[in-house]
Amino acid sequence: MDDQTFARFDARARILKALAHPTRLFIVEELSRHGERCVCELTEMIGADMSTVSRHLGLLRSAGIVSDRKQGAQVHYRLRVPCILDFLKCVETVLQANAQQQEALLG
Amino acid sequence: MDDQTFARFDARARILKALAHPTRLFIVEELSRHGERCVCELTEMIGADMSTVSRHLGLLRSAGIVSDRKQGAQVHYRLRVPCILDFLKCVETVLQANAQQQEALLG
DNA sequence: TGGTAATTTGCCAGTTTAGCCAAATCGCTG
DNA sequence: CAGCGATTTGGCTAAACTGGCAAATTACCA
Repeated sequence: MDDQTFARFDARARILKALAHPTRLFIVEELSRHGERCVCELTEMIGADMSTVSRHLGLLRSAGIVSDRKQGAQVHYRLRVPCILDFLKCVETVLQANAQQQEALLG
Repeated sequence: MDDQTFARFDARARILKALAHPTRLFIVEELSRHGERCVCELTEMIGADMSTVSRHLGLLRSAGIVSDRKQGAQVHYRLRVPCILDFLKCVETVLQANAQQQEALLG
């Protein structure tokens, strides 16, 4: 694999890596449902330290998945790319396929 | 976030984590194009140690993304879930959005 | 049965990630 | 400007991920 090809796949991998965490997936789903949330709301829902949630949000932002809007002392985040959801439907499909295989194996 | 909710998102995160690596994305794309490949072919294309490629394939398999078929001493892998590709189209969309924003910032 | 090619697994060292606390910022308001 | 709430960042430790080498396994063939 030459450098250019690697760069192509590495860029994609970085996006996926940004999504590959339960807390960040929760954030993505919540933003897709509610449209916009501030850090404090998400922190409340997630139940982790606010600094941790802020870091997750920063990671999603630097991957280009969410954008932020400051409103006074608060920062509101929203999804930047709507197709993320189709995206997650496919993950769902994989999960279902896995479950079916499990059933088949168990008999 | 209660335990059950966490489990839901964690299962999805595990799928995404399995895809979140340049070599594994390369494998997924190659399998989507060619249908089936053995470890030695993929190793040749990727240019890493065969043990490394084998590990990546094992990871994709245990996530339910690929399945394998033994044929003599060779093991052939194939995609198990076709929608993975739509999936990656969305990643592409994110990348394009990022690129456009970059241009806007520079311009 | 011995030899060879294809694949997987054990092991190790280097790198990255996650999460918490504490400290620093930022934006208001008195 | 001091104080307060919201958010981010620095620092640290524990855990997870990577990749290569060597050893073990597996399938086939002479």
